[in-house]
Amino acid sequence: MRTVGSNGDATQRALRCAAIDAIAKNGFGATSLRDLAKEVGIQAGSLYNYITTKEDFLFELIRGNLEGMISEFERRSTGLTDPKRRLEEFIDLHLEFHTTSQKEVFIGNMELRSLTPRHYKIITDLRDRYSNMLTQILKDGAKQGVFEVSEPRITTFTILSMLTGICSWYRPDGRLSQQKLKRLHVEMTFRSLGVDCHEDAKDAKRKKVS
Amino acid sequence: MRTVGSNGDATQRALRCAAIDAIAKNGFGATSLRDLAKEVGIQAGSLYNYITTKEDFLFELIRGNLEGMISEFERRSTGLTDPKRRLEEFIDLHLEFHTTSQKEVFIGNMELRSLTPRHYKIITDLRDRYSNMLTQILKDGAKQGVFEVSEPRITTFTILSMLTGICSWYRPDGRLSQQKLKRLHVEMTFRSLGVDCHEDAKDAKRKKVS
Amino acid sequence: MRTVGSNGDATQRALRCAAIDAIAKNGFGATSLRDLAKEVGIQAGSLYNYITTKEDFLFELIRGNLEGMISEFERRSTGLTDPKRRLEEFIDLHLEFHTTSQKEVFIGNMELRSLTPRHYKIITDLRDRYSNMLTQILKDGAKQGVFEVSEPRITTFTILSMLTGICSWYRPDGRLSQQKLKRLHVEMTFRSLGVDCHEDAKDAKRKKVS
Amino acid sequence: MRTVGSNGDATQRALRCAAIDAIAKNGFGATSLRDLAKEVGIQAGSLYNYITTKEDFLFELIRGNLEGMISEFERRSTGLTDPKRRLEEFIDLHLEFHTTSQKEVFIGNMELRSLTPRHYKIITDLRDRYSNMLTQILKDGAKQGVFEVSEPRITTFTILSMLTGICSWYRPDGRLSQQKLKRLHVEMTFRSLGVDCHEDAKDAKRKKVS
DNA sequence: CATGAATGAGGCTTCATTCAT
DNA sequence: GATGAATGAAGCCTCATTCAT
Repeated sequence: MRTVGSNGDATQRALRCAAIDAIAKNGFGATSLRDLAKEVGIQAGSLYNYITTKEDFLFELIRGNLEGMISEFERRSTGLTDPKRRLEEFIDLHLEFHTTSQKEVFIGNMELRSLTPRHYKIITDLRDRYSNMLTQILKDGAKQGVFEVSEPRITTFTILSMLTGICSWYRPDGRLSQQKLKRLHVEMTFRSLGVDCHEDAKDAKRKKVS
Repeated sequence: MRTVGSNGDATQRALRCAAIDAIAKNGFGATSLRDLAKEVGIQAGSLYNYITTKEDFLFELIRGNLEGMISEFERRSTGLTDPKRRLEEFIDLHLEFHTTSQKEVFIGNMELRSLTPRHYKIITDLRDRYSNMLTQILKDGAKQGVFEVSEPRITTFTILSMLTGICSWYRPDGRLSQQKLKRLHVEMTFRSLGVDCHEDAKDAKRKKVS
Repeated sequence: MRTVGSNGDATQRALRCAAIDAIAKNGFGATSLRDLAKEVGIQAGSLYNYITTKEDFLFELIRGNLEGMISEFERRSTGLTDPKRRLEEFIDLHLEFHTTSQKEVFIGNMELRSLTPRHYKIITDLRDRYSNMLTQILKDGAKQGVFEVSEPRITTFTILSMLTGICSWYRPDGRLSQQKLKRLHVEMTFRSLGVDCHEDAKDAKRKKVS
Repeated sequence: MRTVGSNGDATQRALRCAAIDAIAKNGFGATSLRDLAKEVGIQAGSLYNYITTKEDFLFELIRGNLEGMISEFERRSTGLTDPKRRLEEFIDLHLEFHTTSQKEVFIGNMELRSLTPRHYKIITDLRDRYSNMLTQILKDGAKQGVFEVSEPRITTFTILSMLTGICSWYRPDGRLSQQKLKRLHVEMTFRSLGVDCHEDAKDAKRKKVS
């Protein structure tokens, strides 16, 4: 008994979904290709029409997400020079990814250890690139006297941690809207940098409108 | 044939260390009992004189740490009523554990999924107890008007995320002292709650002295 | 999407070449149809337009070569009655095949075990037919007193081994010409049968000329 | 149901025998560890109490045999200076191994391609060492005028091929004794080098007696 | 306490082959 | 003739765990 016809694309998508769900839930190591295959409805060996290696599959998953975050921020922040506006955009984007691509992001945070050394290097380089975008914002803001930051790199880590936690508990059907959650995170982040939030919020809105 | 005179306790301790190192580095799933045994200098089968199960070993490790954090905070915060003082104590303790017992804490954050459902429940209950201690502080502070917190549970998660990230990058031989790192974290946390830090810091010191 | 105009015959030939190269280099078992397909530039499934079975492909390869050797010797030795002349012709032909069709011959020696029992039988029968041609020469020579052979079958194996080794190390661009190599092998073979080579060589030349 | 008790050594030996038989019969690639395990009476995974890797197992098998041949010849030929005597000893030993350790030798000739590049290098180096022992004998004999050898390396290959073929067809219960077979091979080899065998045989015997 | 031999389950991966399109 | 998706079997190997000694 064999499923006939070219299910290629459908299988591909189903596989990706199944993998993301399973890995986010049970971890990469605890997710077996056999289980994924069963979920998708094909034999385990047939997975190799879609992946080259289990580890490589994970790598591409994580890389795609990270590159998406980086390029999207570059796109959105083009032309923005005000550190506060840039920071707000960064937070916006970060939360968007961490709620919309919640599982992918979660995997990207948890499963780096499952990567080949070579792949691990590539991913951590990308992560560095990403975090350095935030660091640059902080440094710019500090130079302009709008952020109180004595240790930009440490503060980068601290803020990223704060903004990333959401992917561990966010539920799309939760009590608070994404909008509300964003506002809370923006508020805390800005305050933690010594920025008067109420004024800042007004500023931001004014600029968005204009 | 093995080292004469080596007794059980030493092996026990060596095992614990080896396990923590290996699990923190490679993950629980990727850490094999055989590797641990080799590290400790015994055969794999002999491990079962020290553990009942691989999973149970992990469970005890995580539980011990969590209970330590909880009871230690209870001990230290006994008698403290001022929310700001309690929060500072909480941050102090949290960072202490996250730098001193860095690997254990890291494992406790990463490997919950490797636990039996029953064990998982116990651990998450403890984690809730721990996080609720912070939530209570925030609520008290909000009621007293010293913290700006509209969503205490969300803020709890956010702050915990911020304070926890350190266990991912802290190096005992790093540039910044634990003391300095604590100060940075306290500062950001208090600011994020709308507390003027400079005043607060003076307050805290005054109270500690008195 | 593939090269337009590439017709079946070209693919067929390319496949044969690729297979011979790969099997000679890595062995039949270690040569996958996928690899061959890639080498030829088609999909694995498309190979079945050219072969019926991997094993059958090997069988035909080996059989074709063996039958070629047998029929060619029958052709060349027709009319030759002198055992020494026949033996020289046999050696000539054997070496020609073992240098010119080096890989095919090598495969034929190494991969018999990969054949189906039925095919194995057919091939070993052909091999017996081939080796018996040599045995007959030896027996004739012994009866006529020109070869010293007490155990014709054993001697057959011994000589065949000696003459066959060349396909394991021969390089077309080696220091010694095929001509020179042939002479060396003829010399050793004849000597090993107790024939004075120098006289024999002269004999042979004389007869060739006439 | 589990076989209890320390069967270690017995299992080890049984494994080696089973492996040699199976590999010699079906080839290394076609011999599965599962089959070997079944033959030995344990689970496939338990084989790894005795081997580190399937390929490594093959490597050690081949290496052991080759090193045995080399060291044994060095032992036996110590003190022998006469090329003819040395050659006779070489042939003796070679045939002894090729009949007594017939399957191991056969494997060593057939399965080099199944080795890791690293292991392959080690083995071919050993094989070179072995063949060079013969080459040296031939060169010495040529210098002393007792062997007619114009191309010592080629002649080495030719003779080795001739002497090695026996492992493909020898049967311990065959019509001819090992003694008789040795005599035939010695005779052919010597003759092929232009040595009058009858005299030589006498020589050899005389020297053995003395 | 420790060993060493074993289990049994399961993991990733490869492969020859088939077949609808 | 070719593709691409699929099968199903099998292969090597690892691992937590057990238990007689």
